[in-house]
Amino acid sequence: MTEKDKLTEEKIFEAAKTVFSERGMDGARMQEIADLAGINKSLLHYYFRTKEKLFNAVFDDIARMMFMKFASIFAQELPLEEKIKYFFSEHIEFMKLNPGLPIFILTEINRNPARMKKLIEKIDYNSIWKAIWPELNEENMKREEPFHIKQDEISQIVTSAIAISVFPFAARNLLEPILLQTGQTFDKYLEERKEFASNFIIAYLKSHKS
Amino acid sequence: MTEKDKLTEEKIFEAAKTVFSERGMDGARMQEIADLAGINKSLLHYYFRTKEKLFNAVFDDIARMMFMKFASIFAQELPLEEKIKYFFSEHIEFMKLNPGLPIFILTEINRNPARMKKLIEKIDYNSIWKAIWPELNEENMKREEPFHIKQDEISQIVTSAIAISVFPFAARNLLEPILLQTGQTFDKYLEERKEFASNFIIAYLKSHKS
DNA sequence: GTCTATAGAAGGATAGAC
DNA sequence: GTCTATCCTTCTATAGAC
Repeated sequence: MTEKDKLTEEKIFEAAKTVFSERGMDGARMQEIADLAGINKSLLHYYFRTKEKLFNAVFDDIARMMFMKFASIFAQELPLEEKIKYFFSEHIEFMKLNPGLPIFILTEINRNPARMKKLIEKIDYNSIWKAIWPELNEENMKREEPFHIKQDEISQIVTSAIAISVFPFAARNLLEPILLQTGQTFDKYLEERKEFASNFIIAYLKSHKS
Repeated sequence: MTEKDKLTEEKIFEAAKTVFSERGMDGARMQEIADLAGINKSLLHYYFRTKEKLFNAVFDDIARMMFMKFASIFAQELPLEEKIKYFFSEHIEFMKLNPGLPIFILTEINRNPARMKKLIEKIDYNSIWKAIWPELNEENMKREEPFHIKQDEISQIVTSAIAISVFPFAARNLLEPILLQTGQTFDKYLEERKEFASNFIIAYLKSHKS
């Protein structure tokens, strides 16, 4: 009973995640979610009341998953260069498993900025920021040739790293046909990107050595 | 008469660009477009027949504007390092004037990949590719310390440059509140980004000198 | 070419039986 | 908890007067 409830609710939720992330809030249809879940449309309302409430539940879950992925990567205790390699390898692999995720998050944040405020307040972004900064500040000073990074640059570097990692997935349908015309595949491009992106960031950090 | 027609059609088209790029195909309402254009809703159908045809006209126009911007930047005859600086300065400035453009393009390409195929075929992407490659190949060899870039890396570098430039706008509503909490403004971040991004790319190219 | 009025379809939501 | 039937609103699209 409670077992069965949980099962139905779960099926609805999974179906909703699929449909919403493919079509977005506006493009999604309750009927399609019901069909995919293999249940009646009115059950959606029984469990989640309205389309918007269902969407919010889905959005929060997906956003939390994404932020947790970032947090778990940054939390790894590794030397900076290792961590950078680990970041791109893990993050690109993660998005290969969830390729629709970046554009979904970006689109919906854009359509409804208010949605973000709740989330930003909940997330301990400071722990992410600090997970990077101390390493540049402390570990760094023990190096033979320490990196010289101004604090303002941290946000530039971090957003660039995320951009490099996320953009290919957000722009996949633009990028893939162009790559094909030059004889490359998207998969090969992604594999090469793990190493390229790491070298890219590290090259910049090293260019700051005094 | 023809003058007046042109005016009405133009007003509709401008209004449609605004509404579609804010709300996307699915979220846009014909009524809102009509209101913004200051005309009757049925006139939309008189001039453009269906919502989809109107949307396609808008999408093609916006996409063409974007590609032309890229093309005009790459077409500049400048030494590579100057061109890189010029690219980020011009492109970021362009997007400051059209901040909703990146997420609009990315979202709609994602929702309807087929839309892209027509466009890709029309665009002479080869001229863009070649506008970069020869410079690394020819101009480059005259340098005292030429860059050593494999051809496969070109796509990695170019997509990274675009990612670095575009991502802040696509993720603005996520980025801005976080920046504010660390005492930075989005505008200041963007201004700094022009120089940062250039240095970033150049540092990588220089790291390849033998 | 522009408007009013309305058709026609789709989609979210609810009532009520089981 | 799950289904059928249906309400009601919204939206695209068209008919027809001016």
